Amino acid sequence: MSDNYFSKIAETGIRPSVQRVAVYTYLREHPVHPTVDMVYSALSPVYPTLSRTTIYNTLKLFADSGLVQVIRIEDDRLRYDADTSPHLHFKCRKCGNVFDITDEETLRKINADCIALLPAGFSAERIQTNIWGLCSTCVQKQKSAS
Amino acid sequence: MSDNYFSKIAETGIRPSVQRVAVYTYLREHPVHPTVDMVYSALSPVYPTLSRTTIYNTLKLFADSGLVQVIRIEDDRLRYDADTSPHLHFKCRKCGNVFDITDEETLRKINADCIALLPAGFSAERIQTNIWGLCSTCVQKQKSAS
DNA sequence: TTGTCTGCAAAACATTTGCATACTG
DNA sequence: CAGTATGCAAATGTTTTGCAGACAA
Repeated sequence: MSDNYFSKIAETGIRPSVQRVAVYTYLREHPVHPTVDMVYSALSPVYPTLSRTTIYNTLKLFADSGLVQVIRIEDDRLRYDADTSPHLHFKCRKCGNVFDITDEETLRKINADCIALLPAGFSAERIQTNIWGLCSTCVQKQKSAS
Repeated sequence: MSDNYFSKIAETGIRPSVQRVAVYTYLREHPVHPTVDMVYSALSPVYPTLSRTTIYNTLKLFADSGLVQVIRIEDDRLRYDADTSPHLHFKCRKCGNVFDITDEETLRKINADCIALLPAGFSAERIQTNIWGLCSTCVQKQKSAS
């Protein structure tokens, strides 16, 4: 498993150091779209010398190489996602969780529809859709409270 | 014109102070999706006592009331848009400009398609699509350079 | 006059940078 | 050995907060 990640990093042309494999593995195995700090808090006990700077360096490197995507769904910090297939994100304003909304076929079509709206000559490289609202659990809670 | 904005703010239940009208007017008349600092730099010469804090307060107030929308298209700062009709944003990675992509009918449909993908019980309140790439001008420049 | 709004100064964070040390091929 | 990666400490830049004075109903 981890070996897979090692190869995946190497294939991207990035030297798969212990730290980098650890970060990528964490992202893969905890698809909660973590922030830098969440990654650091999780890995720090396992790799006591690990520094936040390395997490920043690593995630930026991964993002620039297209290995992970940066999710801009918060007002004050970035989140990261190792799943780069077409999917959109939903953030519940009550519990704060970020959910993946996946339906690859439909989303490919939606993305194509969006890109079709661009003026002539524009070239799209990346597209991201975010939805904010209440998740079903929080909708339930709100109902039973009132 | 400015009077319109005064009423528009008042209708939202917000007291239309001089500063607030100035900020809203600026957003309306300069649809470049400015950052806090851009608004401050533009208005500061006209209202010498104006402070950044007030711009922050005002834009947050407006955003919470739905009078403006927050655009999360940069990595390190927020942008604001007084146009709340369905439209998406395109950021050119070379010149840095943010363009509006508008086609209200199509976009209403696209948004509906996205929301249809949400799991049962989820309730959507806000949706935002961003595209990154190169604008036609920068594509041209790149071509003629090579 | 009473509550709200403004704006200064300081604080709080997230992120970046400089640089010395530690790896790794 | 040479070049790259790591991580500490300090800097940067955006946004928030505390608070006192100004303003408006």
